[in-house]
Amino acid sequence: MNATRARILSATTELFRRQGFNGTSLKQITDAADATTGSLYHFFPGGKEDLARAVIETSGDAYRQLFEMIADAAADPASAITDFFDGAAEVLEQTDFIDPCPIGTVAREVASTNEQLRRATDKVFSSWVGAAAERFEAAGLGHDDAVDLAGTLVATIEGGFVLARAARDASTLRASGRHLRLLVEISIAASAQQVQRHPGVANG
Amino acid sequence: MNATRARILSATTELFRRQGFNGTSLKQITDAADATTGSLYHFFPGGKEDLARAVIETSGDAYRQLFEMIADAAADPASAITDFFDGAAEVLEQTDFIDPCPIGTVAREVASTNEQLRRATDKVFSSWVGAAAERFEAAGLGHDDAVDLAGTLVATIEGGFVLARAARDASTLRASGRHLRLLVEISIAASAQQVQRHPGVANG
DNA sequence: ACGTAACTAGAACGGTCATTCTAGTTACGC
DNA sequence: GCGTAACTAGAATGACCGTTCTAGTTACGT
Repeated sequence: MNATRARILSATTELFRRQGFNGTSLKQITDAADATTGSLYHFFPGGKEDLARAVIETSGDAYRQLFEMIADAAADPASAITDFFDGAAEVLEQTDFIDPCPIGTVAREVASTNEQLRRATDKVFSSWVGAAAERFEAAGLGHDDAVDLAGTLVATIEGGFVLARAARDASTLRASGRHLRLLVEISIAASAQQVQRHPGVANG
Repeated sequence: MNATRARILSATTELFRRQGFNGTSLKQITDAADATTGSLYHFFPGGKEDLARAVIETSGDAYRQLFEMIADAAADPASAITDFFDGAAEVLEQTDFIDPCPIGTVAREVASTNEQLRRATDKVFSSWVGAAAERFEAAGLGHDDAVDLAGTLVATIEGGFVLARAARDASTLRASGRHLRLLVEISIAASAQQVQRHPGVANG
C-alpha cells in the first residue's frame, strides 16, 4: 500500500477516535498526515465518506484479528473475555482515555444519516459477533445462543468504552469483563449439562 | 418553562438523537424549533455548548425517571431489566431506529474534546448507575457489587443501542436484556447464599 | 399608561467546511 | 529516454458554520 495513502488512513483513524466523523475536518487530516488535498482525493475519490468507509473496514479487521489473537492465546473462551476487557482497559488508561476504536463513535453518528456508512459499521459489528460466536459454538453452545451471547459481548464492550471515557476511569470496564466472563461460563456449563441430558441432540 | 425555550430544547434533543452534536447545526435547530438565533442565544447564552449541556441534563433526568418507573412497576429487580430492554427495543423499532437517547452519541463525541460536556455525560451515567445500584442493594447485593453490576447494565444498554441501530434490528437488544437479567438473578442469588452462610455480615 | 425587562428578529461577520480544478512533478514500463 | 499513468500541490469556490450585534417588539409589574 502506498505510504501516503497509509498515512492519510492512519491519521484519519486516530482523529476519528478522538473526535468522531463530523468532528474531524479534511484539513485536520491532511495536516496530521502531512499530505495535500490532491493526494487525499486521489486515494479516496469519494472524499470524506470514502475515507470513513476505509477507516471502518480497516479498524474492523484489525479488531477482529486482535480478538482472535487473544482468544487463541487464552486457556479457554471464558478467560479470553477478561483478557480482552482488561487489555482494553489498560489501553484506555495509557492513552488518556482516547477511544480505543473509531467505529463505535462513527456508527452512532452515521446510523440515521448515511446509509452506506451505516452498512459498513453493521458489517464490522457482525464480523466481530461472528468471530466470538464461533468460539462459543466450539465451546459447546448452540448456534443461536452463541450469536446472542456474542452480541451481548460486543454491546458491553462498546458501551463500556463510552462509560469509561466519560468517567475517565477504566475500572468499570474491568468489572464488565468479569460479568461477561461469568455469563460465558454459565452458558457453556448450561450447554454441557444439556448435552449430558440429551446426548446427540446438541450442536444439531 | 418558557415555550420557545422548551421548543428549542426538544428540537435539539431530537436532532442530537439522529445526528449527534457535531452533526447538528444551529440553523437546523432554529428551523426545527421555529425560533430565531436571537431567542436561542437569549435562552442559551453559551451557544451550542450551553444547549448541549441542557440536552444532556434533561435527557439524563428523563431516562433515570423512566428507569425508576419501570423498576417500580416490575415484580422484582430482574424483571425490571428485561422490561427496560424490551421497551427500548420496541421504541427503536417504532422510530425507524433513531437513537432513543442523545447522550451516548454526544458522550463519545465530546469525551476527548470538551471537558465540560464530558463531565455532564459522566454525571448522567453515574446517576443511572446509582439508580440501578440502589435497587440491587435493596435486593441484597453488597454496595460494590451493586455498583459494578449497574455499570455493566448501563454499558450493555448503551452498546446495545449502537449495535441495534447499525443493524436496524432490535432483537439483539432483547437478547442482551435476557443476559443481563440472568446476571442480575445470579448475583442476587449468590448474595442471598452468602447471607445464609454468614448471617449478619452482609450489607455491612 | 408607562417604564423596564424579557424576548424576538434577522442581517452581518469572519472563519472553516468539503470539494473541484488546473498545473506540476514523480515513477516506471518499454 | 520517452511516454504515460500515478501522484502531488495548493489555490479557488460557494456553501455553511457558530456567534455577535443592533433594533424592534412583547409582556407585565406598578
